[in-house]
Amino acid sequence: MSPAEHPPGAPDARRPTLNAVAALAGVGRGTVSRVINGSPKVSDRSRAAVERAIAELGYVPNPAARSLVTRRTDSVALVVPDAQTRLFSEPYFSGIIRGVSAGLADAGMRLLLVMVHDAKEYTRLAPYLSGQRVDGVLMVAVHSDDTLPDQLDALAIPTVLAGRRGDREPLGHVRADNRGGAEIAVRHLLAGGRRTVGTITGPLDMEAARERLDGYRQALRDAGAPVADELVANGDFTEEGGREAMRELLCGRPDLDAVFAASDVMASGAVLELRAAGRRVPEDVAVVGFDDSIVARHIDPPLTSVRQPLDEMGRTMARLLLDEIADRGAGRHAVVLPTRLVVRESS
Amino acid sequence: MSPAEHPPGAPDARRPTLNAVAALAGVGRGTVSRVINGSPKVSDRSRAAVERAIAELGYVPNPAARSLVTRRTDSVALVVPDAQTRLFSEPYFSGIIRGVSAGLADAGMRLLLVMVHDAKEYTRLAPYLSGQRVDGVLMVAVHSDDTLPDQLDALAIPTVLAGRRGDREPLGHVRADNRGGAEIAVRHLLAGGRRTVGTITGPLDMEAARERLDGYRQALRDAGAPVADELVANGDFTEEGGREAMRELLCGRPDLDAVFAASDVMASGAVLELRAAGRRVPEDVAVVGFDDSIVARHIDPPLTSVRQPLDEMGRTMARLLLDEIADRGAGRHAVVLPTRLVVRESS
DNA sequence: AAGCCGCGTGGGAGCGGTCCCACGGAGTTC
DNA sequence: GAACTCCGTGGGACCGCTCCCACGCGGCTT
Repeated sequence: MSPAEHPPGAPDARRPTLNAVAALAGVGRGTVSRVINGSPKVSDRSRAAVERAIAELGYVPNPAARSLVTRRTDSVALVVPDAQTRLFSEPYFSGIIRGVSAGLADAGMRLLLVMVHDAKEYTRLAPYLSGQRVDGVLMVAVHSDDTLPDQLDALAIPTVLAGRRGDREPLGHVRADNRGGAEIAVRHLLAGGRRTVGTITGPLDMEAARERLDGYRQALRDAGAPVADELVANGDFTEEGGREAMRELLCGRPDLDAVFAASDVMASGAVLELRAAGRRVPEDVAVVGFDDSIVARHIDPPLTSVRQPLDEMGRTMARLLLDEIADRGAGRHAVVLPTRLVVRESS
Repeated sequence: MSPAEHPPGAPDARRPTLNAVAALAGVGRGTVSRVINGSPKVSDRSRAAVERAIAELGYVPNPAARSLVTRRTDSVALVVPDAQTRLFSEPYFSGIIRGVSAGLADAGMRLLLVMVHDAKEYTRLAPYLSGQRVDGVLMVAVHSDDTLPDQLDALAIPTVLAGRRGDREPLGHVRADNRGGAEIAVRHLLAGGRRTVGTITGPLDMEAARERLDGYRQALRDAGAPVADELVANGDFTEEGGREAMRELLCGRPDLDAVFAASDVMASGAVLELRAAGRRVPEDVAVVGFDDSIVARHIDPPLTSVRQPLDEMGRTMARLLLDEIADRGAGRHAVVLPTRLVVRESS
């Protein structure tokens, strides 16, 4: 079929180029390029000839050659702090990644996974990402004092965050309605006849944790219930932190009959502590978590929890980023997606 | 400092090229290239001048330009079947990814995350990956009848698998000592005085599931215990599958006093079923799982489980792949890493 | 003194695309 | 029928690197 154009034993059969396609189709390189990029300025005849040649040769464009001239790489980086990699095993990450991946794939974009292993590496991340020449960056688990997003912004790299750093977040970001979710959770507890509802917060240097605390307070205020300081204990999103916070709450308010924890993992620690203290869940103390993570279904009793639309959050992040890449400024929106309460046996 | 080389309002400040570095350092392009790539054939004088120029300009090589000529992309793809994305939320994936990421980062390689959303997409994956021109591919959760690895191999794309498809796997792969892990688990149960040990298998079209079953049988044989058919029930790595398998076991052998489940998730289903049947864990029936996943710590009672060295598995996969990329054939090894039993309260 | 070696070096020739300019021919318009 | 469109087209000029060839030059031999 094909003449011996290269030595028989050539180890790496050279792949067909745009030039080869043009020659086979009997057109110029420009025309082939137009067909590939869906330009309308091509006659039906030429288009058909080119498409046939592409199919015959099994031609696939070389991304490197393309990006050399277009100055785009058609790829975006997802930055995952490794310290939080525990989170990686939470449905939170996997759900978001899934949505992101789907959203990017639809647009023909590639996803580069960048895990950051230590703090020193983190400080070099902006130049690194800039060197990789990704078209954009997605970040998760951003702390309030994190300046990496600003550095990226200064380098003119489109950036979208999962969650915001504060209430004046300049960058595009997507978050769940943490406040609303917390409100629903607490209202649910109150509606179940609970009178003394405590809360275990997340680390308050994360906006999501603050929002959940705000929602808790709001729900109590709406119900005309007092918001006592000793009903609030700080956790750090870990199980042990949840246990300690629960101990603190029980100590301050032995009359507690419900707890809203800002994460399932902390809720699970709280349940352990309650049991150790001889309280039954949910008879004596009702517990509600946040995230609807895998542990929620598996702990005893199964945990009522607030669920976030993770897949949609990921897709929305992808969309915002693509918008921002296409048109600087177009993706700088704050998107809030609704949460929903999944009621199980712990409340 | 620098003269106005481009219009003041230029939106996208052009980045310095190798040419600019050469000019500033007063050397030729070739010399700069040699310095960057660590060639020894450069005088100390030149090297110092080039390094100074690079630092001054903040030069970073353009990966696209480089890979256009080297025909390498310095990136590898990690293929994750989305159907298994549930697994993604297991420590299994996150642990492996973490190791892979660390191993690749050390070698300056990038990690492309490719999630496959449906079966149709899966059939197009080989050409897609070939089109992306990744230097290699890592695959997880490979079924025995999966031909994608062979397709990649035929396309001369270095490929390394997590787990093998059968006992004659031609490709490089890394796996935990599933058989040994299962043996330890069952021996542990027997050592605890259990007499009638059943097992809940994974889907037997996966080699890992078969190996764990083999280990179970081996341990029983070694102890001189009979390996009865009604002591083996098939699950599918899901919780519901675990429940059903447990039901089947209890029905066939009401005298059962221990179960080894080939995954924690199935074990958790088994525990639920046991409780529903009025059996206490571990008093009446001891349970051991596999994976030491996040649910193992959180179910009630906390689950004894077999742990795999995930981080090391990931790192080893990266290493094999890098070897294979550097030297075709050099990464086609079968690496088996040891497992270890984490004893908790369920046994 | 003439020849040879080998080291460090400069720079031409690509790699495989996109962009854009110029050009031929068919279809208007006056 | 000349002038003017407009549309599809071909191909030159890059994009920023690496590869490799050829060259100059100092130090050895003979």
